[in-house]
Amino acid sequence: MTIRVYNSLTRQKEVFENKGNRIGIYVCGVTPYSETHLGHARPSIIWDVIKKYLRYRGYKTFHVQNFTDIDDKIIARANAEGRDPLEVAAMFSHDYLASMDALGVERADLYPKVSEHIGDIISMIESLIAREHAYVVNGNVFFDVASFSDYGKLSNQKLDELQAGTRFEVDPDKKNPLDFALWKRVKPSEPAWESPWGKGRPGWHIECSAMSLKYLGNEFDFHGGGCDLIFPHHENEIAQSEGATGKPLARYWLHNGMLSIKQAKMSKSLGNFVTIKDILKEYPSQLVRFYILSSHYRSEIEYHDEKLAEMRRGWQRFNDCIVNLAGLIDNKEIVEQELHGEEAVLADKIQKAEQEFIDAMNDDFNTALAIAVLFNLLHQVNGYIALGYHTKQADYVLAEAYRVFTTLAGDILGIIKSETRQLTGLTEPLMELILTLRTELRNQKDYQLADLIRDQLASLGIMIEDTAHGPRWKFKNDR
RNA sequence: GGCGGCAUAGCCAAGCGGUAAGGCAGAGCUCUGCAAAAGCUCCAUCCCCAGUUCAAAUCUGGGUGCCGCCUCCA
Repeated sequence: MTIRVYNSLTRQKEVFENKGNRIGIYVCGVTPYSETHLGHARPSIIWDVIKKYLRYRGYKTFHVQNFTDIDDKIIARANAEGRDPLEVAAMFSHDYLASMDALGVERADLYPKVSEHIGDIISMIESLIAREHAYVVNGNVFFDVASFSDYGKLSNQKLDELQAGTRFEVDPDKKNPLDFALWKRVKPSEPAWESPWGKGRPGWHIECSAMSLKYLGNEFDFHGGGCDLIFPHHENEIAQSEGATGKPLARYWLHNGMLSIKQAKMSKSLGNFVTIKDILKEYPSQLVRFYILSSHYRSEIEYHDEKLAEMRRGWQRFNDCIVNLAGLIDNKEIVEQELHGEEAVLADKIQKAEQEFIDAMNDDFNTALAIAVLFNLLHQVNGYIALGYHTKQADYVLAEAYRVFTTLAGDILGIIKSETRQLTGLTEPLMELILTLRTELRNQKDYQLADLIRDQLASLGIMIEDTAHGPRWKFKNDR
């Protein structure tokens, strides 16, 4: 079964074929000028899952994600606060990485920064000038869009149609209003570097072209980012890279949909964004991932304050099931068994679910469908657990269920709490003792005392469930 | 004005020509001293109109309504 992805460049799903021994991925990272918000989390979580899935399928990945640490907004903020732009950028870059760590997002292999690649940028601009795709005017260097016949191929725009409707001030030095800056002449109170065209700084788009070429070469596999970047950012990247090298930039362009904040219940005072830090104060990171992955990566999603609370119950059922499975197979020697009857049926369901999960992910990384598959398996497993079997066959098939859940929902999607049952030495034996005593009380029909114990434990955050096959306990689903 | 996307049950959300996945909420039942958990069952013909087809939520045309991009944004 092959992997198919929707390629923005061709506007259709294509079979993914990787050349070379690893999959090269470039995802447009953030411009670190403010705190990391939920919108940033979407592509990060999506690519985290894509990478983990690809590796589960046996591929090797190499992921590069930039920090655009030289930019108008950073400079504006730095000047307003009387600080150094690079220091501001460094601070919010750290905020970004810390937020992503907290969301369980695996780090990229490289996080190149613009400020550390001025030389690479200058040489790319030089080759663009040499190939007559760029021109110098008064210390500025502009890309000449008319010189690149494919301009507009990603965003499906035509040059002459793009010219209408421009509302911004056009630099009179440009040959064409759509020409964009590769190098900006130095201005007062802005950082600047030496270049063949005088002091200045790079334009917005060139860094991605220069850094992706340096670390991934031509025609790497995946280029990702938010769909708001299609034009002009990615369109310009294509023009620069392909103009400079004469070779395709990337083979598959994947763009995620936007996450918008519903205005109804505005959070905090400023702006309509929710920071990761604030969200994680109230909700576990795995629930945030569950939310993001519950819809397809290309669709738009709307967030509001109650969203995660609404999704919490369904999500919690996975964790409960994992805890129960772990409890059932804990301290048991698991030996592979020849399965018959109900165990064979369940084992078959588990195997099929894993295949369906793969099919879903192979189809343009359909995590929403993949999660539905896991819910179906959840029913099967819970139904079997309720039977209360404790044979070697049961142990084996439950261990299989545990393995598949923790691999698919845990390792790949990252939607399961890993610290489900953080036990300190005495907790387990004490709980055993309490449950035994309480069972004895119930046998003597002393329900008042038994209920008192249950209520008291509940107030301590421990839930007791009396199943048909004896009591079990778990920590309350607070965090 | 140009480009792109979306409209599926109370809410969220898959589906991409073969007769509507999944989750939340809701109803009923089973288990149970009670509670919780779990299981089972029930709950939509897919914005409107007109076409194509043996067959359309899925394709085509026309509406209507949202959203994104065209200026910084993941």
